[in-house]
Order: sequence, then structure tokens, then C-alpha cells
Amino acid sequence: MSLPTPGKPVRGSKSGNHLMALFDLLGRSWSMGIIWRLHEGSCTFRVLQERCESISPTTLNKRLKELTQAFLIERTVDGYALTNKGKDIFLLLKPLESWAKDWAKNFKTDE
Amino acid sequence: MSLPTPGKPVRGSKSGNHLMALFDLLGRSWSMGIIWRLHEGSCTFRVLQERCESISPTTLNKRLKELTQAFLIERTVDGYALTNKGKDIFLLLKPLESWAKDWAKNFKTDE
DNA sequence: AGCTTTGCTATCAATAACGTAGCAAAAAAA
DNA sequence: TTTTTTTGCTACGTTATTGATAGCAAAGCT
Repeated sequence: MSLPTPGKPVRGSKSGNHLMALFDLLGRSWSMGIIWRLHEGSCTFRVLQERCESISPTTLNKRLKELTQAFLIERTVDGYALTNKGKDIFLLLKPLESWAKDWAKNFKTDE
Repeated sequence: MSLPTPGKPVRGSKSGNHLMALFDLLGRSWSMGIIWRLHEGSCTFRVLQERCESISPTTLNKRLKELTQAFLIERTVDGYALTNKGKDIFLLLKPLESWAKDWAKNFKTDE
């Protein structure tokens, strides 16, 4: 799968609407998780893999390339790191955390 | 694939961290797009399919079931609709829109 | 009753993700 | 400098997800 690029057809928008392009990128397995885990600090491929708990190297590598091409991740002396844009996205995702905590309550009494 | 449920193993967390469960749910193809489009107003299956521009009925149906089970969508006399929780998520996703607009500029001069 | 719209399901093809092994390059140790 | 570790992947075969298209049963109109 190629990089979802604003202006080119993406999932959800034939004309490449920028938001749909972003949804296409972030809506791939592990994308948001990788950004979240990387915010804990820059790290090597293998450490990141451990932080993710169960991601395969194939997929991790693929996502890293995509997110790098999308300007969200870069490689530094410390390994993989969030760029400023990557940190932006993290901040936008952050509110989901406390919301998720509340949302999770709905499942607790079930089943 | 079954519904990512907080407390049960999900992508990114063997113990079922609530945020990772949410990422697992939203990080499936079309999930965020569906929520986004539904915010335009409740509608029928086929209209929603059109709004999404190119989603297959198979996938749409699957996502609708998942999002319904996850309390984000419900069925009303007007067809499919966002629940209050669904609207919450929409509001959390909303800031991504203007950010994406800015982000898109990075691609314009490329290629 | 006949025609349309709606909400799907069935089926098969294509693509993405996984799991595991392991290799080549770089870094660290001896 | 040789050996050992660590690192960042790639290869490969399997499973899971997504997609495309056709079309049917139920409900609603006329």
C-alpha cells in the first residue's frame, strides 16, 4: 500500500481531501500506536517493537517508512523520533486517552 | 476480526489498555471516515455508502456493526446515527481537520 | 399487484498483516 | 583485531482483512 497523499485519491476521497488522507494514514494498523509509543522517547527499532508489545517487524518497518514520508517521524542519533509534526499529532490524539478511559466503563459490566 | 474490547487483548496491548482498544477500533479502514460522514447527519446505509465515496457494502456493514457495538453508532428512524459518544469522538477528531490542511501543504511542491 | 428503494449477504479476488527465521552491517567487547 | 552482540531489517509462507460485483428478500410506494 502506498502513502496516502493529499491531492491524490485516498480512502474516503477520490479527490484526495486532506483530512481523508490523514485518516487513511492514521487509520492503518499500528499507526496511532506507534506515534503514541514513540512519544515516550526516541528509540531503536527493536525497542519500539517491544513497546508495541506484538507488532511484527514487517509491519513496523512499513509503518515507519510511511510515517517518515508523511513527515511525522525521523531518524536521529537516538533512533526513531517524532518530528514536530509528529508531536503535533500526538497532542491531538492525547485527549482520546481520558475519553477512552471513560468509554471503557461501558464494557466492564458486559458479558 | 472481533470488536476491540478494553480489558481484553487488543492490538498494541495484551492487557487491553483502553486507549489501545480505541486505537484498534478507530484504526481500522473507514472507521474514522464513517464517523466523520455520519456527523453530516443521520442517513440510510446506501446514502452513507455514497458519502464515503468508495466503500464496499461488505466493509461498511462490518464497520457499522463494530461501531454500534462500541456504542458510537445507533439506528434511529432516520437510519444510522451517531450516539452521544459518537459525537464526542467526532469532536475529538475535529481538530485534525485544520491540522491536516496545514500538513497537506508539505506535499504540494513534491513530485 | 407491480416497481423501487433499501439493507444487506454471497462469492471470489486482491491486498495487508502476521510469525518466524535469519542475515548483513554496525557497535561493543575481548 | 578477532569475536560476540546488537540492530535493523528482509524473506517467505500463512492467515486475515478489504474490495468488487451481483443480486436477493423485505418494505414502501403507486
